[in-house]
Amino acid sequence: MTKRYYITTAIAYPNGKPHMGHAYEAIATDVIARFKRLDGYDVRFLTGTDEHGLKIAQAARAEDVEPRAYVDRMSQPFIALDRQLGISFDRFIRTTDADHKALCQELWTRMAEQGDLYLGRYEGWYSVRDEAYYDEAELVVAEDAAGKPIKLSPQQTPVEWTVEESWFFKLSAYAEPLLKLYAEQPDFIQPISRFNEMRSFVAGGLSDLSMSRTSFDWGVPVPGSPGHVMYVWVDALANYLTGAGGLEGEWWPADLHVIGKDVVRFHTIYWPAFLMSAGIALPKAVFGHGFVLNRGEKMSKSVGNVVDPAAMAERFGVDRLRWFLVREVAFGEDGSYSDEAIIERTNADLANGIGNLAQRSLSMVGKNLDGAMPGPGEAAGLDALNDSLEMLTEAYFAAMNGLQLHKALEAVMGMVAAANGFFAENAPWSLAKTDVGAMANVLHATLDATRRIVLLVQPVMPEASARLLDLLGVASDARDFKDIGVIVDTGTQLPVPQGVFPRWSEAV
RNA sequence: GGCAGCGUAGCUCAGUUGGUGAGAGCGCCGGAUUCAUAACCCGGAGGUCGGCAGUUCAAAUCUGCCCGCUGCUACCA
Repeated sequence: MTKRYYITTAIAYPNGKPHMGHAYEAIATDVIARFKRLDGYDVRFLTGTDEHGLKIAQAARAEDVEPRAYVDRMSQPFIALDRQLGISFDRFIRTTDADHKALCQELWTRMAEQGDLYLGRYEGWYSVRDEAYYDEAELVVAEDAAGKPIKLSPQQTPVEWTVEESWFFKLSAYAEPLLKLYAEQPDFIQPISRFNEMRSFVAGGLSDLSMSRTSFDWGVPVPGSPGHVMYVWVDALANYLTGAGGLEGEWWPADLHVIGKDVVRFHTIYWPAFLMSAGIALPKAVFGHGFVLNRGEKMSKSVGNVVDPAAMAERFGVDRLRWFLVREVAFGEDGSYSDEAIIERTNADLANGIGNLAQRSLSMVGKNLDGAMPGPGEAAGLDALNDSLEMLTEAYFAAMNGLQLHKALEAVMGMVAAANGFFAENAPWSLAKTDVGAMANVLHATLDATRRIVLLVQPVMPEASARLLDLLGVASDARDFKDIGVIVDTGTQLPVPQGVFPRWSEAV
C-alpha cells in the first residue's frame, strides 16, 4: 500500500489582494508536498479561500454586488498567484463550495448530538455601523459633543453593550483532553515555542465558545436554527475535512496543517476540540510559521511597504523567489526580505553555487568529450567527496522530515561546497592537457554530485531543477529520491549547456 | 502585571552536563587560478559573547539584579 500524506495550508480571506504572507505559506507548503511526492508518498495538497463572514458581506454591499459574486471575483487572484508560483495543490477549496456547506452542517449536527452545543447569549461591545463586536481592550475612549466620555471602536464608530442569542460550544469540557493530547503528542504543535504557548493557554482553563451569529447572514446556516449562521472558524477549519473527502473522507486525518503563527490557537485548541466532540480523528501535526517582514517591518498599507508577490515573482523569477524564502527564512521564525537580500542570497547560492558548479563541469564535457557523459573512475579525494555527499544527504532528509526546511537547504549548499572543492583540488582543466582519462573521472564525479544536489533541490525549484536535470542527462523517470543512486549511463549525449541561474547584476 | 524566550563578528545565526586559542554562512580585503556565470579554491581582517555583581581554580555557558527586544496571556484606570 502506498504511503499517503495529506497536507494543507490555511485558507486565505479574500477581502483584498494576496500578499507575501500568502505566497510564503503556499510556497513552504508546496515544498513539503513536493518533497513527499518525490519521497514516494501519494500526496493530497489542499489550499483555498475562506469566503464567508461579516467583512466579506460588508465589502460586497459597499460595491453593491452579491457576496457570492464578490468572492467569485476576489478569489481569482489567489488562484492565479498559486498557479504562477507553481503551487502543486490538488484542490483549491472555497468555503462557498456546495460540498463544504453540507459538510459544515454535518459536523455541526455531530457536535450537537454529542451534547456539546447549547443556546445561550453572547454579550459584548457592539458597533452597529461596523456590525462587529470588539473587546474592551480594543476600544478607545473619546468625548461626545457634550464632552462626556464615550467608547469608540478602533474604526472610531460608537459601540454599545449588546446581548445577542448565540449557540455555544462546551470548549471548557475539553481542556483536560487537550492537555492529554499535548502530553502524549508533543509534536502536535510546532515549533516548540508555539506548543508551550498553547499548552499554557489551555492550562489556564477554557471558556465556552460562541459558535453562531445572528447579526449577519453571509455564512453557513446553523441546522434547525433559523437566523443563525456558523461562527467563521467552524466554517473555516472544516475545510480540511471537506478537502479530505468528507467526515469519513479517505484522506483524513491530515498529516500536517501549515498555518501562520497568528492562527495557531484556532488550529491547536478549537479545531481538535471540535473533532473530539464530533468523534473524528485529529490531524497529526500543526506547524505555525512566522511572518515575512519587509526590511524587518510588518507590511501594511499605511506604511506603504506592501509588496505584491506576483510582481516579485515576475521580476526575480519564481524559482529564485522560492529559493530565497525557503533558504533565508528559518522555518517557524519570522524572516526579513529585501531586494538586496534576494539578489545577494540567490547570486551566492544559485549563480555562484549550484549553477556555476553545473556549468563548469558541463562545459568541459562539451569541449573535451564531445558532450558524452563520462563513466565513473578513480580520482583524488573521491572517497572523501562521497562521504560528504552521503552525510549531507542524510542531514537533508532529517531536516526536511523535521520541517527544518532552511536546514535542509543549508545541507545542500554543503554538498555544493564539497563538490566545488573536489573539482578545484583535481583541476580537471590541467588534466585535460596531460591525462584525459583522469579528467573524465573528475568530471563524472562532479556531474554526479551535481545530479544528486539537483535531485534534492527539486521541491524548492521545480522548474529550474527540471532544466538542470535535462542538461545533466538525467532520464525523466529517474528523478525521484529512490533514484538517487542511479547514475547517468556512460556515453549519454548531453545537450549544449546553458546557464540556468544567471548572476543578477542589476543595481537595486 | 503574569508566563515563556531572546540579546555572540557589518548581516543571519550555531555554540550550556562551565575548561584546549569563541565558530559557520553571507558580505568585505588579499592571494592563487582560469574549467566556469569577475564565479570556484586558499588565506585574512573583524567580536568588552547586552550591562553590573556574584559562585568557581576556571563562565558566552551557573546565580542575582539592571537595560533592550519578542511571543502568549491578564488587567487597571
